Amino acid sequence: MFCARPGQPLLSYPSRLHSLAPARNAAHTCWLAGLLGMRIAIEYGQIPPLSCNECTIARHTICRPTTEDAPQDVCALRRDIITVAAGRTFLHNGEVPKNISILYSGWAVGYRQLRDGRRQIISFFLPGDTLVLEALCFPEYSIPYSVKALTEISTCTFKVYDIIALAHSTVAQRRELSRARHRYMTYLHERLFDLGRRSALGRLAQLLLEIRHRSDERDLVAADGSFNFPVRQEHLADALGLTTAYVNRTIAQLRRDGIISIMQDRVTINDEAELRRIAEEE
Amino acid sequence: MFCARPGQPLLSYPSRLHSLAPARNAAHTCWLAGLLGMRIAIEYGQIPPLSCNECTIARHTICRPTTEDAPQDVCALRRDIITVAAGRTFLHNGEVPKNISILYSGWAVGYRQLRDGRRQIISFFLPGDTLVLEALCFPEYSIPYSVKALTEISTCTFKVYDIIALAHSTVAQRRELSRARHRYMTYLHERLFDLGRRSALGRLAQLLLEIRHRSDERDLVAADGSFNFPVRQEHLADALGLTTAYVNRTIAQLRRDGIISIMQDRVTINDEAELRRIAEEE
DNA sequence: CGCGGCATTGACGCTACTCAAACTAGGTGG
DNA sequence: CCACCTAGTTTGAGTAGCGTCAATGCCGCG
Repeated sequence: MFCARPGQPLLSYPSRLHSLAPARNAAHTCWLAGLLGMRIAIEYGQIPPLSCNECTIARHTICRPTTEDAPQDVCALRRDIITVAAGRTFLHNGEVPKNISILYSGWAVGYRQLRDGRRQIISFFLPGDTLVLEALCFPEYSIPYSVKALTEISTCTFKVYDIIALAHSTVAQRRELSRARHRYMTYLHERLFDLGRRSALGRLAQLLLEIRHRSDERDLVAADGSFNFPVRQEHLADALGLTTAYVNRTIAQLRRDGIISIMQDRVTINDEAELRRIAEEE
Repeated sequence: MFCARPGQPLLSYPSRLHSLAPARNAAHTCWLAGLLGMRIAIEYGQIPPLSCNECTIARHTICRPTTEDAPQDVCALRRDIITVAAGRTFLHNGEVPKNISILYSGWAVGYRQLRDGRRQIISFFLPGDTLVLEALCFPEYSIPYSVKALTEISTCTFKVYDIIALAHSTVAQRRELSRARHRYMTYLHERLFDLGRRSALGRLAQLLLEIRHRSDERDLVAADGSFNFPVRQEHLADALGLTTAYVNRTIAQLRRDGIISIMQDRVTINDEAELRRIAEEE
């Protein structure tokens, strides 16, 4: 489905970027960020640089060791740069993907959905994340969730077996892969606990702390402590096992108590200690 | 913690079985089963045979390919046979285990727990399961949950790196490992959906169907369709994210409608179609 | 100006929790 | 054989947390 060109590796930009839908507004980024003069590492719609050398997110990806030692080896394997319009589901539960992408800009979500409409979001994907780690670990099996672009996204795309080879090419790479796998595994166990044993407030606090932590790792937290959060309350509900109405009330509570502020796709944690307490105790 | 003998592989039974606590009643098995003359493949407290050749559960373990082609290779690696008394937690969240066990008889659970007592059961372990698959996949990391024996259990125990080597020794073994890992991954995703988006009734139905399926695979379902289920309502509650009182009422409902019967650690699914409908729709 | 996508709010109801008491079956000791 | 104990199940009454449904508001956009 990623219309990857079967020919040579991508050594120069394709004449026309592969795109799953025309971007209505390629510069759609956080106006507030611009207004406040904040430095946002990577804006939506921004496409990755030609060389992995210049990629600011490279060291937060599964390819980190190679991009440090021999970035050209990663570039040589890249088959495509793909942009996907916000809202589009571009990987479907049950498919066996032939390509694996590394998210460069924008956010995505992994989710499972039933015919009757019930939906559970498994995970949010931020720049640097691998889509889909499962495909890298189990290339012969179909993926266990669908993936939808939350904002416009752009990705570097590889053939599954190319990136598997890369991920196993050196000791450092194997360790990196193991780290990513283990991290995701731990994440799943924690989510399980959240959904089973925490209240709405606790789950929300847990999620916000996790997202801020992951943003922080990737230098995506602005100097004022705020971070990009292009997530509708509907998505929060589907991630936390709640309804939008109740998510709204829960957010309202955290906001009323001055613990967080949310405006225009940006979140700031004002009282981290208290948020952590809530995440632990509720 | 598994007091494995560092010396030679276990070619004969140790003079005294390593035991984490004396079994009060080594023959504690389902009296009802005996009464009804049912064949139970493996009873609690039964210890594995000396040779993997004669092991009835071997072909449902991670070692299947090797036990088919060269069972002596598995035996040669076994360092210990261990029994653990019911109720004992013998692997602790955060430890880096040096040994990996394959459950031969009895049931165990993997769980996470908070200081305040909240507990979430991640998974039930049946005969043939690996304790702990995470340790096999990520030997350098600590395990993400604790493991407690639900009944008296007995296990075949290996050194982590021995069984890792075994699990990667042949193409068939690598495939088997991949299958087990993928299966567990899929399981986690499904549990996540259950806890986030299904009602108490739906979750319970889902769990019962899953357990029966796994029991069936291992020939643990009796001729009359019943299967062993040594799980207290408290464990069900911790697995399903509910309270014991509500689990009780939910069971009562399924029972009242004639969909399942539970007596003395045995469950029978009387109306599978209806149970599946509930599992799907609720 | 009207429209579409979200966020917010209110009224109301159900699902599941809390706490506590009663009950059951086995196991134990006299 | 009975009295008692323990672990687990069952039940009731009251309640809180979260869901449902529907209306309203807000804002950017065409």
